[in-house]
Order: sequence, then structure tokens, then C-alpha cells
Amino acid sequence: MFNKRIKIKELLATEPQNQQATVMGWVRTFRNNQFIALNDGSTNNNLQVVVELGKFPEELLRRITTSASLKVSGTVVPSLGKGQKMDLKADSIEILGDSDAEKYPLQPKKHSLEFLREIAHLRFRTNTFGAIFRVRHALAFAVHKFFHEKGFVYMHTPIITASDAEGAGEMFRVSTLPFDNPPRNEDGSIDFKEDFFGRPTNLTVSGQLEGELGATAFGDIYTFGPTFRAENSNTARHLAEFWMIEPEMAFYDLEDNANLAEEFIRYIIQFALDNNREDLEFLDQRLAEEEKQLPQDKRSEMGLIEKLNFVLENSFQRLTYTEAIDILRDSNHNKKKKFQYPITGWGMDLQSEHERYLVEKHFKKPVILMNYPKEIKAFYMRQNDDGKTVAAMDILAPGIGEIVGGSQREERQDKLEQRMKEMHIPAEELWWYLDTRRFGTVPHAGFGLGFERMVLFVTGMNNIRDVIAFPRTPKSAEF
RNA sequence: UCCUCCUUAGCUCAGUUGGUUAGAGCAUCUGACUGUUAAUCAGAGGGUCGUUGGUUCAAGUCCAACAGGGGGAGCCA
Repeated sequence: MFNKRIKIKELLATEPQNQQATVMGWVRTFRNNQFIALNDGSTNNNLQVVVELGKFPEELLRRITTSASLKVSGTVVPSLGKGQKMDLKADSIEILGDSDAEKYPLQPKKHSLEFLREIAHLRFRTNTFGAIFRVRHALAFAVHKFFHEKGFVYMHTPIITASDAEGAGEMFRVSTLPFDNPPRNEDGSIDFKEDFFGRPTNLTVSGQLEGELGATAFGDIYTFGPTFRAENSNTARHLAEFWMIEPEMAFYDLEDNANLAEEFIRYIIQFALDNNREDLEFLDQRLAEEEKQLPQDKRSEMGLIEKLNFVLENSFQRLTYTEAIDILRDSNHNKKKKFQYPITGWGMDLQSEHERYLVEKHFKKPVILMNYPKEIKAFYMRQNDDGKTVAAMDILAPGIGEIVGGSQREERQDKLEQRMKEMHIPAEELWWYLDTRRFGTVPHAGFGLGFERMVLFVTGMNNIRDVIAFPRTPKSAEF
């Protein structure tokens, strides 16, 4: 029977009054042969277990090493020391699992994030990663809570897809054919009719197209699942496997879409602030410490919690692509030729330095950019009446860049098919997608939010590999 | 994929214009202490200097290739 234990977070919230308690957890440090800092992952705050002199055999005490797992029963008393309000005076200590101190890589000191990435299987036992992953959980839970409360249907779109027509980047092939000697057609090409699904299949790059099928039946749906991109991207904000949230709403236009995205982002930030205050305060301090080492001009203007509150209290800046180009073109930054990629004019794709300028220098808050030139956006986005732009929407966050990409979808069958033809998207393969436009088509819209980018923003971390448990990146899938 | 920087003890790092037995703090081990807070004090062990090749009387130090990692860019969420 293990379930009689009390979680340390719960115990620390009580008043010490000589009550009995049983806790289980992992040793963070053992000081003075007398004080065990015990952590069970429920909070970053450790419980101080006091071992009275002479009460336990020497052989037992020697086994209380960093990260050994213990079951401790005893009396909860007010602490005589200054760092904590209560102690657990141990009556019994059971070693559940030993930990060889000479081999255990974590020490009670500051480790670099790069080193911890190499021991990703153990890094959850640090304060930083404890806080990050409890916040990540809170955000994931809040995603479901938000959509559930609005009457959205959580839809599980497929992980394996046959379509390679989505145009969202390189895909991972899914196959059971032998690599060394695949069956071949007479012309030498690989015969996928022999493959498991009888056709080429890939890991999904987006659940959007299937999501639209759900939206045109349930009204409002969302997906929240793993997404895969086989791009050779080596940056602090790209993963080969990441989690994406994709709501899709019937009877929504672009403005409704932007309103929902903004409300959604605020809601999940508020949820984390309400439910994970301690972890966010820890991350806030961590960030402040880290930034002390940076030169003045590289530091963020606000602390982490201050930044989150700012986002809650201030509406996102909305502007069109055309207005953004005008601002960038007229900026002193551009006139002094400080952009690496100069502003060549309307129609150009915005580089990340341009997005950062708008968000971090010009507006100093999240920005929603709308109505991009159709040439630089996907085939399914709704064409505006000007004949030049589509009803696209990107949300750019300070320090992160693009966190949301969405659009109103082209619901008019003729316009959609014409655009597919222009962009060489094979209509035959997407017959099922086009059926939504044939049978009771409706105006609809949706967006994709990169979950890890959201976690980056809320935790104040810099590298996306530190906010997912086991990051998959080019040349890296160790754990 | 491109640009750039880095790789010395378990971790973080120092190592002079190339020159004798490569150092520190923390961690680990041994002992002391016993109301500690990254405990403290004393002592000890721990290194094929990322790999391979080259230059040189002599390479941790210079050169080249490769591998791994960081930062930036592209692609995007």
C-alpha cells in the first residue's frame, strides 16, 4: 500500500501540529548527516526531514544519497531552523531505491541547460524543469478547458496521412517496405501498392484539412496532437515533433478568428498564473538571474510575470500586412539601412528581423498581422475582394516570433479550385476536402498554435528543446 | 542547409609568444563537526586536453578534415 502517502505540496500547505505523516520522494541533499531535503515532484519546495542523532543505523544513513528514493514516516513539527516552516521528524526511513552518488550526474548546484539536455531523462528532477513541466501541464489542461467551455468538440485527426498535398513542408515517410530491397514497378520506381496502406503515407504536418471536415459538421472543433516536420531546421524554436492546437470554426470570419485566438491565449496564460503561481515565480527569478549576465540592451524590459500580466491587460495590436510594410519602410531602422533584408516593397515576405522590429521595437506587444499577399500564403486561404490579398492572420509574440498562423478558409468552390490549379495542388487527391465546398459550404476559419512556442512564452525559456520532454531535432532522438 | 563560435577532471571553467610533473571551484571518497539551508573544516583520488591526420627538436596551444554542441539565418508553428 503506497497510497497512504501525502504529497509534499499538500503537506506544506498544512500547519505543523505534531500530526503523523508519510511521504515518499527523492533526496535533493542530505546536510550535516541530519537534514534531508526531500522532493516528490509535486512542488519545487522540499520537505525537510530531520534525522535525529543516533536514532538510525549508520548503514542506513550512508544510503541516503542524492536522488535516492525514500519512504519516510514521522511527526510534523514546526521547524527550529529558518528556511522552512515545518520539519518531518523521522520515525522510520525506508530506502526504496539507492542512487550511486559517484555516478549520479546531478549535483546540488547550477547546471547548464546544454548539459541537462544531454541527460533529458533526469532533468525533470531539477527545479527549473520541474517548474517548466508543471506549467506545461497546466497550459495543456487549460487548452481543453477553454474549448470545452465554449462547446468545441475535441477531434482526433489522424497521425498518419496519405495526402502529400498539404504543402506544409517536408514529411516523414511511414512505410513497412524493406529499405534495402523495396518492391519496384517496371519503370524502377517503388511500388507503393505493396506497402502497408497500399499507397505512400506520411506523418501528419497538420490536422487542419481534416479539422475543416469536423467544423462543417459540428460547427466548432479543435485538435491538439503531435505534428511532424522533416525540415532540417536547427533553431531554438523548431522541432521535428511538436504539439499543435488547431481550432476550426464554421460561421467565423477573419475577425472572429483573431478574436478567438486572442481570447484563447489570454485564457491559458491566466490559468497558469492562477494555478502555477509558485512555479512561475521561480521561473521569473531564474530569468532575472540569467539576464543579469547579459548586457543592458539585451535584457527584457519586463520580468516574466510582469510580461504575462501585460499581455492579459493589453489588447494585441492588429494591423494589415500593407500597414506593416508602410511602417517598416518608413522606420528609421530601415532608413539607416539596419535591416539585413531591406524593405523592397509590397509583396515581399517578412523576415524574422522585420517581425521582431514590429513586435519588440515598434509596438512592444503581441501583434496580429492580417491580409497578406496571396502569393506568399497557402492555397486554402480566402481570397479578398482586392484580388491581391488573402484573409490570413499571424500572431507574433515578443521573443518568440510567430506563435499562431491562421486564416479564413476559401469556402467558394470555384475560387478554391482555381487557386489550387494555379498553385499545382492536385485536386483529385483532395476530393474529400473539396466535398465540404460541394455540400453545404459555409464561411469558416481556424488557426494553428504551436504549443511549445506558447510554453516558451509563458515560462520565459529561450530554447524550445527545454520545454518538451524529449526533443526530436535533426540528428537527435536519444531518449 | 548556410554563417559564426565552442569542445581541457563527473560539472563549470583557467591554462602566457608552442617549452619540463596540465590547474581551480563545485561534486565524489575518507575523517571531523552535529539545527543545517548549494552546510562547514581537513585530507585524498580523479585527465590518452572531442576524433583523425599534419607542421615542428617539441603541440592542450599552430594548420586541415570529421564529429558533437551553442548562437544567428532560412523553412515554419
